[in-house]
Amino acid sequence: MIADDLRTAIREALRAAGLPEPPGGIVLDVPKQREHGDWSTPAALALARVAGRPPREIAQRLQAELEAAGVPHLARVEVAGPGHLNLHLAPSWLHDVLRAVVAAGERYGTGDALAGQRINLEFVSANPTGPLHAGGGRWAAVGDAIANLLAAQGAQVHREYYLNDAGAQLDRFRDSLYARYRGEAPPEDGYHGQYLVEMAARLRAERGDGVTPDEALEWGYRHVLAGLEQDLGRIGVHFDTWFSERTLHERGDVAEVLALLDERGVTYEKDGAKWFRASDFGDQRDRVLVKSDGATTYLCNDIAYHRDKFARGHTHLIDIWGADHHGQVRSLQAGLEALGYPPGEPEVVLGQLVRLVRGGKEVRLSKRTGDIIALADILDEVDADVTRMTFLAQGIDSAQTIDLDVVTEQSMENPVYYVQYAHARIASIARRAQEAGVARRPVTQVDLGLLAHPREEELLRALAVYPAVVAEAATARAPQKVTTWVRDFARAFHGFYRDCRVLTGDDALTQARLWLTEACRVGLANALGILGVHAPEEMARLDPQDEDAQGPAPARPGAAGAPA
RNA sequence: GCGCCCGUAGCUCAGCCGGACAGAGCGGCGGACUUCUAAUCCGCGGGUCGGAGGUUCGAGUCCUCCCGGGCGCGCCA
Repeated sequence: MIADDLRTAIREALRAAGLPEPPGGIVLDVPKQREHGDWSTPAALALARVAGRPPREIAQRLQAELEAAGVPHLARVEVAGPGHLNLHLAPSWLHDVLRAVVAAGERYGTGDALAGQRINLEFVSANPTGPLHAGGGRWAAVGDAIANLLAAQGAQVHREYYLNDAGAQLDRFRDSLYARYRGEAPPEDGYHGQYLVEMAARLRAERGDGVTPDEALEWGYRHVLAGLEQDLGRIGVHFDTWFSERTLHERGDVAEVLALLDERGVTYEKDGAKWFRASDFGDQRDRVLVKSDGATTYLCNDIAYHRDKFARGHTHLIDIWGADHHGQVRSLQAGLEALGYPPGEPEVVLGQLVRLVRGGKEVRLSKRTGDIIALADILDEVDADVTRMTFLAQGIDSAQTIDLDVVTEQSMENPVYYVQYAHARIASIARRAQEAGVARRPVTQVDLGLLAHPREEELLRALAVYPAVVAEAATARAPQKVTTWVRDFARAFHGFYRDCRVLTGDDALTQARLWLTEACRVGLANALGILGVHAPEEMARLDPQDEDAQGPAPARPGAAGAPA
């Protein structure tokens, strides 16, 4: 990649000038303003302190070295402002970008930074006591996209869903379902949601009378599980493993972990319970592993669970949790460290919660109290791509507010269509070319120098940066960086489409632009692939009538003054 | 009280490891379809980057404090 070549060139220029590398390494930026060159480095500014010389003087030394070095594509180096080194490249570098994109195809934007790693990524893991609620969709979309990002960096990624199917909550679920089955109200601390009424009715319809509480539980649990899998499948999320907590108990994993911790001398008895010296491992205080009633705690089971993930051969564990669980991170990490695993495992990605608003008021969600907005409810009204893109448009460090009225009623305005339309336009051009009998000649026989329009350069610049965007997004566990890129790229493409006709009477220009659009297709499709959003070949024409219906009312008999 | 996260344009949000005049979408105003799908494009207007200090040649980005908001601080899961 050109950035690597330039970095190398700068490194050599530094050596030739007898200067050390800047403390933070050699930074290469794409300047916000075109006049500041194709690439820019603040290396001289960073070096001023250590070298004890004015930044501009250092910049001038580097400028001279770079100009003398004959770096490919490098046309001009200028020293600007306080000591920025601006690199102006010949247009030929963009042609290399195009060739690199089409040569790599589906692999364009991938890297090998995580090659050899086997990463276990656990996400969603909502309790199997009811349908997945709308907020859970955020973790599904984010987790799946992060999995795609890690895979794009060469990791072998295992998607996992943890089913808490062994604790007291399943008892409550059983009792609640059974109560509904008998036409009674659920227990005070049970699940009061309407969905259990419906589930109970179905249970009765399928099994009739005489179902025992435990039979109701098994039936209901399987029913819920199938629902979860189906809902997640609707937004394109599939798990490699649905891990049952029951396994840990049945197999004796939990007992084994307790024995191991005892062996390491990090447990003690107090008040009839068994405690873990978590505070010795950075936790705020010690934690209970076995309650005085003999049952193990959630933490204890979770330590056993994560130990199993390592036992299955994963080299790194990542959990995506809602921010309401952030208090448990240290305890779990302490437990694994006590067992001898590296500090910081599992890595926990905390996501802030989703707020749902309808009719201008916040909708509180709880399976226990009953008011649920299920992911499925949203998917019944909104395209799965819109749903995913909505969840992936924002960083997970901030709480997301989703206005159900906006999402469901104005989905046409969602940016996902803007992006998909760009892809459809590319596909449409390809179809038109085929109809006209125009085929792309080998790229080596095409004069890419004809791609000199600012719009064309803008597209190639965006494509050039794409691999770095993916790498950053993977490192930061931040899929919204890809969303941002894809929107910017779509904007650039729409501008190009408007200003530069691809299929023209000029054969050489047509060839060059066909290759450019092919490169755009590759970049767009790859980015959408990471987001898990479809890249359609065509999009239905919007009916102008529908458009009007959304806007100011057209003249209609009797419509004047009528309430909306 | 302690911990984590957030506070950027009227609204919803981008802004990497600090770099050169702060961005997008929506909304507002005004333009562009005999041309590869106008779910598009172009232009205009709109910001004390919550506040105060500090570090730095340089801070929306780092540090401290304050204000405002969200979420946690169980022998619950």
